[in-house]
Amino acid sequence: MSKNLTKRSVDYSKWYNELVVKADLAETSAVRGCMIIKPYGYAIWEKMQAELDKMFKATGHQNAYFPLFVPKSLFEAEEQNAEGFAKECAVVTHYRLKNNPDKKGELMVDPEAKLEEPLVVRPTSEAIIWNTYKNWIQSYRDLPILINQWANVVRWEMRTRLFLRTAEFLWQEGHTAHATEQEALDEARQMNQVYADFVERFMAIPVIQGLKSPAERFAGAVETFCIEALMQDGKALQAGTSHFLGQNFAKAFDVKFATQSGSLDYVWATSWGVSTRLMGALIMTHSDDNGLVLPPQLAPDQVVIVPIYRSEEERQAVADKAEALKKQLEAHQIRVKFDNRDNFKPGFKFNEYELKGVPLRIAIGPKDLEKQQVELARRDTLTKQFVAENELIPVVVELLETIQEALYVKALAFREEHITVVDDFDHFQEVLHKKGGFIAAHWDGTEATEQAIKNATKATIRCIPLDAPEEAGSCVFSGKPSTRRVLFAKAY
RNA sequence: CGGGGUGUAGCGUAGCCCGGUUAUCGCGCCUGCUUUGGGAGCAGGAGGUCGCAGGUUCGAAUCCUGCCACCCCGACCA
Repeated sequence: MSKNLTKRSVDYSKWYNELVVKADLAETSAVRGCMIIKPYGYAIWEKMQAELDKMFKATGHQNAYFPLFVPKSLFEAEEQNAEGFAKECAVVTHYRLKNNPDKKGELMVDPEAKLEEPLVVRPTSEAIIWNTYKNWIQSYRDLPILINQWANVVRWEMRTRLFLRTAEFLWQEGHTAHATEQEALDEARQMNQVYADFVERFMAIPVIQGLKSPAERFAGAVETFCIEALMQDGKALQAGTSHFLGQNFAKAFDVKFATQSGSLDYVWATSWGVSTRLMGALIMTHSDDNGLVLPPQLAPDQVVIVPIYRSEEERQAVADKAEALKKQLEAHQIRVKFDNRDNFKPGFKFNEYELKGVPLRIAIGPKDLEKQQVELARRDTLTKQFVAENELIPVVVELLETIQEALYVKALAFREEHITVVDDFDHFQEVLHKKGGFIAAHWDGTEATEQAIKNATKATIRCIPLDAPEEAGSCVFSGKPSTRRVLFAKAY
């Protein structure tokens, strides 16, 4: 187990290999930059999906599914967007293999089977979805269209990082069409708020909502809202984005509608997404040297019961008690696992569930049966207490809530400690180098300055916080006037 | 694509510089007994194209050449 989890400059690939693979979360596959998500890890993703999906439905959205392949010509329609992704697209050019006549047992791409038009494996679905919306939208009565898709996308990055930037990843992408600019803007803001709520409440990760600078904005967007989180090593992670696309895509794909007053107008659009990158955020925010720490809301098993026994009679007696407690807990909608495997010792199991991040562990042995109690251990604090059987249910219910809250409070405290107000560039570099985290500094609003700071320090503008107060100042780099502070950080 | 590094059993590794018995050790796996309140102990056992191809040599994991894969740093990146 890596002992450097909470230090800065962590070698995360090692962390993942140690922690994630052993924790059964994921494994790198032979396919370049892709990952296998093992059952335990996928169960977490499913919890995330389920909660997000509820929130999408509650805000009036529906799910649909669009094709994986995007004809190159469609992809080209929105120039800025196409250019933004062109460098990282996987492209299908053939549709058949055949036996290699020169090498027995080997297959080759059949040169006869070349596609008329190459197919781009979607790096995102704006192109194919807007080409579809064109046929669905004629009148203001057809609006709004509020659709979400759960899918995989492929981005052939030069360099990948497990969870944070894999070549193929799972995500959801919402694509909406509206009759008015205001409605689309409201939608983009609303979904960014939904993301912030989900990440803070369920994942216990505090985020800062903000706007991206033009340089960091989504290709083809008019405005990009985002939620930014801070990892334990002081680097920032973009946890989700919501884009106000203006009429750019409608114009590119020629999506017009008849307005109520009878004129013809282009529709207003948004798109928004979060991905399996959030699982990386989860790990990098809460984990410690003993392994994962899962917030109770997302933990596939919230409570694990480990039996302790010597003889067969003891095993049976402990198992009966464990099963009974499991039923009682489950009656209160608590997810419980009773680990009755006979081929592992209790000590082994204790360590295993700490590695997996199960929030609460109950140990029951002969001594506990006698005293009508159980031993209850918290994953986040690694503390233990004895609890009388008849008080167990309320204690567990309360503790799960306490842990959820405690994780958030701890992460929030860490982040607040790592937002540093800076007014000159020497200090900027010093803070970045020695402390990390976010730097709140004035910026003159130009791309040239942002680029110059990036070149000098590797730090980028993570966001312009939505709640940033108006404050007269001068740019930390150029000295030119500025009206508010923005957040800089090194980012993943 | 540039710089650096690594490929030896399921995993992690020693050996390589300086060629020479049957390729080292740990974890894991199998069998048996004893164990079980924080990663069990003992005994026995199975498991190897030393990344691939070629070369040098009486002899190559070790030296040389080429290739491949992976990792790290950079460029790149919603």
